[in-house]
Amino acid sequence: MKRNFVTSAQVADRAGVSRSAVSRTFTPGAYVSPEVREKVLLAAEEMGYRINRLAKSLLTSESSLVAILASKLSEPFIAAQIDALSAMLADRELQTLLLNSGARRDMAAMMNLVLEYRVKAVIILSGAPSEKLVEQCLKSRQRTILINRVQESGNVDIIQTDDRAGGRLAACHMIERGYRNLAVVREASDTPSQRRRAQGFAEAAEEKGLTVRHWLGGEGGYESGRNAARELRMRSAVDGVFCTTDRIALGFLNTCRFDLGLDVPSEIGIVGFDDIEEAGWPSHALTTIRQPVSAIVSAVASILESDPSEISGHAHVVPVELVTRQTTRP
Amino acid sequence: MKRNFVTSAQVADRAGVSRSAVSRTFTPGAYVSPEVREKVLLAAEEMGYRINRLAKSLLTSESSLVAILASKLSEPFIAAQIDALSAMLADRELQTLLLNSGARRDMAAMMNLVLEYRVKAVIILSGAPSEKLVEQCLKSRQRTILINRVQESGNVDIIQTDDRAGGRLAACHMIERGYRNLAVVREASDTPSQRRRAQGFAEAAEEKGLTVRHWLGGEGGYESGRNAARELRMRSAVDGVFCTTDRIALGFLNTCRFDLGLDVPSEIGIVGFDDIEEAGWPSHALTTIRQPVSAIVSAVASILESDPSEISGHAHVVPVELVTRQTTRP
DNA sequence: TCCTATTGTGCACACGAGTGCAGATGACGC
DNA sequence: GCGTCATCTGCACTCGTGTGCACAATAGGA
Repeated sequence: MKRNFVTSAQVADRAGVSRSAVSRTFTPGAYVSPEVREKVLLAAEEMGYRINRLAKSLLTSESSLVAILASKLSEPFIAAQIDALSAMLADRELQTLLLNSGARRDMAAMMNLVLEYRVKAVIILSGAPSEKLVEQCLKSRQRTILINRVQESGNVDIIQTDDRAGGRLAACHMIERGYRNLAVVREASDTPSQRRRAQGFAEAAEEKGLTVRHWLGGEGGYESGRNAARELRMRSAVDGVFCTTDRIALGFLNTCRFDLGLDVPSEIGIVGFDDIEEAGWPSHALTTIRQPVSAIVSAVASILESDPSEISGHAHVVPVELVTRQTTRP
Repeated sequence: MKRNFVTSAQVADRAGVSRSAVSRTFTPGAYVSPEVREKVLLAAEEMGYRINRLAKSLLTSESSLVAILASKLSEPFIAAQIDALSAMLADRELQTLLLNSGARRDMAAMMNLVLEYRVKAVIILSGAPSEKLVEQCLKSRQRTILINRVQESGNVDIIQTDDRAGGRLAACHMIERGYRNLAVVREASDTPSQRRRAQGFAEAAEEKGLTVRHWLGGEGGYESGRNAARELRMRSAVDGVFCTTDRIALGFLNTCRFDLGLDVPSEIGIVGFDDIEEAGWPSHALTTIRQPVSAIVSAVASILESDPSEISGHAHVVPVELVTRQTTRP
């Protein structure tokens, strides 16, 4: 497996100069005479020379790698975040080390890897890691950015959408549109942010004197929504449902419409959370709480640009917004 | 930005042994006496020592990084591939370097990066790179795996779904179900694999004496589908449409149903390609050509495991399959 | 007791690059 | 012609790790 890459020494030989000259040619700011530079560039071109970034960052102890840790990469909202984040990183000349923590893979091992690669920072997307791992990061003075995850033990940068406000918005909207038998549905893989959304919803509803039924279960967003729809409708006369994720909501919506033959929004109203692309399609036209990816990404960017020594530890809050479509009564 | 990580020398000091002993403790296969191993592990634990993978792979010149190069990361079929690929890599103790080549980013610069990181292999997902770049890879003896991209200049590993067969399948199916005024729709960012699908479709239709209208344009899959639906229907009496991508097909479908008020499948039939999750939802129930991600991934796996010296250069063909749902007449 | 076999450890070098410092080279002025 | 300065280049050290080789230590046998 040992491929022979071209080294700066080989280029130096060919160009008839010293290795230092080669190094300086490729180091912005360092000085070389135009003639030497010319010779070096020519030789490098001919031999297909490329700097070895491993060696470079070993020496300068500066890595341009940023790790993104996530599970369920193919869920639209996660995929959208990864897309936007990696684009933002690329614009800043940083590279993305993607760690898929899905399924049975060992999270501890993944984190070890992050540390072994001496990455500049780790971005942990919602739903992924255990508390112990985050502590491990901190212990190794690894810069850590959490998205939509609470973490009590300080010194981590946290970006959080305003989940409670989102839940409250959903509740107010449904009540205003005349729904009275409310329920909230979330996945079995119960993340803190889903819990906060549910709390916000229940809170606001109870302030108006309504009680809220809770449903929890299923495997994966869409399937959870399907199961919830079947079971909730069987047992009760729920007429307004808040799903803590658009994918749950879409599962719920489709099952209501196509399996149970219910009319949405007249017989039952549905509100989701995230505003993924599919929610806006006319085949769904889901009323939902928008969580802007761009705001999350720019928060990450500003953290990366801030001074790493002053670890803020205070949370950036991303605002949410109600998007009214056609799964709630006009 | 210079963080001080713990080095093996520091651990050795603390444990009162030589640096070699530390190295051997963490190298499987190397021998150390149990007592020394114990001491080293203890010291390492206390100090939070982690191997520096950069230094290690510099020395052994073996990288455990595999780069994935793709654009439009958030499109479901791309996201699904990235998810599955990164999971497969993780199972093999390899890491994923994700390069987002979307938008205006400079592909040449991206490829340079790949080469600078001395990755074990590059996986290029459909639609991404120009021919020159691939040649550049080859010149640097970089192992390159192309997915759904043709490349004449040999020595690359190619994985290709059987696009033509897929197109033919779609055509036969539509003709069998009684559609006669056929059209094929593809995106403006016209990838080779989309072109092959269209060719297969047109071929099969013409063999049965039918002519096929071609439509090409739009920006992004879903939007292309929407535009196509509006324009095609305006100008002609097309009644059977093959979209070279599920996302195009879904845009087409939704526009037919909700904007033009057409009944699918009785007035117009639609067939897609890929079989993304959303295609199977009852809100769409799209008839489509399935392209199994699992087959693609295991082909990549087998290439990675094969001997790198015998660069096969011969293409792996991934079979396709018709999935009949409700956007074509029964 | 002495020799040999065995076992474990440490020294030193290598990987590929950046950079401080000294020294070479050339130009220029007196 | 000689001294001074500016300009460039090369030597040698450094980063953190793996590993061949030589050597120390210990045990075992004659």
